[in-house]
Amino acid sequence: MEKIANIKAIEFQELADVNKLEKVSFILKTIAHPLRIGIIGLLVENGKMCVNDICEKLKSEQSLTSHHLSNMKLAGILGSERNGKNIYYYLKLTEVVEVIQCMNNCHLL
Amino acid sequence: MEKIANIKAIEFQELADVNKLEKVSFILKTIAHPLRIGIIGLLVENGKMCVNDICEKLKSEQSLTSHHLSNMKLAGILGSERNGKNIYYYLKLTEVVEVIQCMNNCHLL
DNA sequence: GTTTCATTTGAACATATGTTCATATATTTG
DNA sequence: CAAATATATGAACATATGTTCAAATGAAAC
Repeated sequence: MEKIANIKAIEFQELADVNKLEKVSFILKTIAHPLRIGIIGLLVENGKMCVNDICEKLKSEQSLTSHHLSNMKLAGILGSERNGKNIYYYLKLTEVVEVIQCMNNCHLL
Repeated sequence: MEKIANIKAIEFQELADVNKLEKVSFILKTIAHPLRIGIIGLLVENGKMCVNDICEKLKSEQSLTSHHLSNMKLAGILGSERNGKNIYYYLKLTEVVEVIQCMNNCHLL
């Protein structure tokens, strides 16, 4: 067996924790969109934000933003709670931040 | 500022190396498909493989497999070289393996 | 040079995802 | 309860992605 990409080509099953890969893949697949990255960023910074504020900050359309928010909520990445007229969204899936951190700490990339 | 996902909610720009995120996101978005994962796995194990062998191992249709291979090649993830009748594919983007490794080493997930 | 084998290619189709627009719902305010 | 505000929803459309099939290419064998 030869070397591939600076690591020995061991069995893939040993190399890859398929569970983790699928988790990360799902997360990144879901948030890999400029508007969604923007939303995640705001929520990481501010904890909770209502739709209107998100739209203003990102200069994004209300309806489109709402669609993206509910998609990410459906995917389990965001949560929401109503407070009066406003609905506040927040990061629910903690792994999202962990993936971001993990990528940053990764010395390989 | 409150704690989110066990880390302090610092500025997102500091938290996230956007370059890395985009790289990883691109890679995982591209390979996040059962057949493609299978192909990557085979190539990590074996270094180089021709289309026919890949199809046999994965019990996948020849044409479909070929489409996926050429897509991944277009994306820069795979490379190929002809040897007689056969065309051999191999992992070209080393970051693919690095992402996999990085995920595994990541103690957060 | 015709046949065979390995692979690619492209058209057609199916499905998923993103976007826009107009309308609906829920809450507060007067 | 009517008006205003905040947000969601659904239909229509656009675009991207995955799949299938039939036909085309390119190299080797006869």
